[in-house]
Amino acid sequence: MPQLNGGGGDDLGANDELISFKDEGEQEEKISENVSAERDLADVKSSLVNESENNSSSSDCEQTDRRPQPGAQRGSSARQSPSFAEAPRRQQHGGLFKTPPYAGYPFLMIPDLTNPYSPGARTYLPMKWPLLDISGAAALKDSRPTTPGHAVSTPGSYPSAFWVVCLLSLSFIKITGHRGRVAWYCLSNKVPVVQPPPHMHPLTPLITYSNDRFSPRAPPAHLSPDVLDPKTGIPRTPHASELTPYYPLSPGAVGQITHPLGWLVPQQSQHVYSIPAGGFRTPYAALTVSPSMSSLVSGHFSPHMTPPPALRQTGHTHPVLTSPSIKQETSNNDDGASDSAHANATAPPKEAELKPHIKKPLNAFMLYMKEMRAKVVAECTLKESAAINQILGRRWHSLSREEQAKYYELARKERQLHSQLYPGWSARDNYGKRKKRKRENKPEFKPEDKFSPQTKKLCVAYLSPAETACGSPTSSHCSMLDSPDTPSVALASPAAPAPTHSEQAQPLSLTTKPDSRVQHAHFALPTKASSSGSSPYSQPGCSLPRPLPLLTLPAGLPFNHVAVSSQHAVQLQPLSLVTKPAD
DNA sequence: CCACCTTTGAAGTTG
DNA sequence: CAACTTCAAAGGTGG
Repeated sequence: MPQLNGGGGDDLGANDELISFKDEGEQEEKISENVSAERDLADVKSSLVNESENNSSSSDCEQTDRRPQPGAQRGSSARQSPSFAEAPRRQQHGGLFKTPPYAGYPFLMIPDLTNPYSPGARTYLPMKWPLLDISGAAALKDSRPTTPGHAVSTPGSYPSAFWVVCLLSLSFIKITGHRGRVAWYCLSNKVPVVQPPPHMHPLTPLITYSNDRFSPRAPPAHLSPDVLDPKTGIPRTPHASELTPYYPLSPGAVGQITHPLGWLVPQQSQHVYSIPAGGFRTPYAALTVSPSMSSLVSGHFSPHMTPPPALRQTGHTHPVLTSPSIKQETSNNDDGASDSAHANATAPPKEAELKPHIKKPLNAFMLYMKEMRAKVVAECTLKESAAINQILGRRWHSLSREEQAKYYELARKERQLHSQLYPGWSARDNYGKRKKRKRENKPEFKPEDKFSPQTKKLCVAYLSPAETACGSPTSSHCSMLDSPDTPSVALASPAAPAPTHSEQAQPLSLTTKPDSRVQHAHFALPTKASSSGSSPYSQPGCSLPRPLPLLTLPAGLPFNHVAVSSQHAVQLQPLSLVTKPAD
């Protein structure tokens, strides 16, 4: 499998892929992000205050103009200063860390101290993510030793409250999962670390299942005492080669699908899919499960749940699809916890069964929001989601390409999984479920009104010196360029007033938010055909003067599947798209 | 109680 | 095929 740094195969990040159990990176990041958040907050507040009455003077352009200089991390940190987006990287470099080959699924490698054949600590313990271990979660939630039911305290058994405690002090939570898969959650940067085996099924990173997840069973082999480090007592995680090539997709192991983004989910998001049973709630975001997929787990605890009609009809035999834990959102159970408390809602369950509400898979930005919302909220007193979302939107644009790519990839996987889980589902099914009254007071501004309220969000100030120096507006704020899956979406986004071609041809320097999409249009020139809607990482635009990590990203993808390969292939020719003249 | 707000992206619908 | 619409999350706000 292609690897970024010639690591290749199991040699995942073999260079310096050690965990740095330190927080300095976090602190840096935190500081910078605090600054960023404060600035964002100030901007938003100011914006909110002024927006209604002053469309132009206090626009974000002005605001962003205020922040260019040193403190202008927000828009430009990813390129300009290592503070914001680079912080994690620096954190990693700060010690034993290494930038994961693929940011979305960073590899966390820790030296296998127990391996007698790797005295030089060049053998590393692969960790996987996202994997949830209920017991581990429970241990986090309640580290009291033994709750009858889970084997937290059972020696050599799953979890290891001990581990959790120990690792918590190291800013990492180890969550031991089924069959010894271990998930690490970094409390510092909230970046889960994962290392799927190179031969992993495309979906396996998203999947961890087992019917016996909670059943007291023999501990995973790697957690057996015999794999404990005799010196440290640290359970040794087997090398990738020791791990099951694929997650237990065997017929007998049909089980849960752990959401790939469980780590992204803030604690407060205990949605329909929240994991109901056995104290799966935990104060740690890493242990919560994204709504869209956590139901897969929750369903596990909801015996009454039945696979969606689509699944029942199609009779898929794929373990994922036959998983008993299928998300079953019902119209009457739409926003509540899926646990028993809401099980007996007032609405007739019959209807609910007939019309399960399957939510749309989250897109990249939604995933990002879920991850970052809590952070932003914590960093500021602002509670209003609208304002928070504005901040998040800006941050999203300020993300580096890699960062965004991470979310795009996660979103892609989520969609993929979603489509497999609900083959017959269509976004159309959800149309009308929300009686969203159409906005009537739609701002009537003309397309040429470049500084209308709607177009003021992003502007030149977002072009950091570094960006401008690039000579190409391919900077981070043209996030849609990074939309690997659907570059064309850039032209079809709701908030984007249909850009005219003339607009696209215009200089991009002063693009505002909707115009930023124009930028995409201009540079990416994405066409449905060229993007084919399924060419992740096609990187249509952005002929980056600076290194384009994303170009090599797929190579770093720990997933060895055709899709990725094809993506890679597509992605390797972004320039063709760029140079393609607009029709 | 529930739509609105606000964000981006994906997917659907419309012309 | 372009343009437009809807929905996904979130939670305070206001009708």
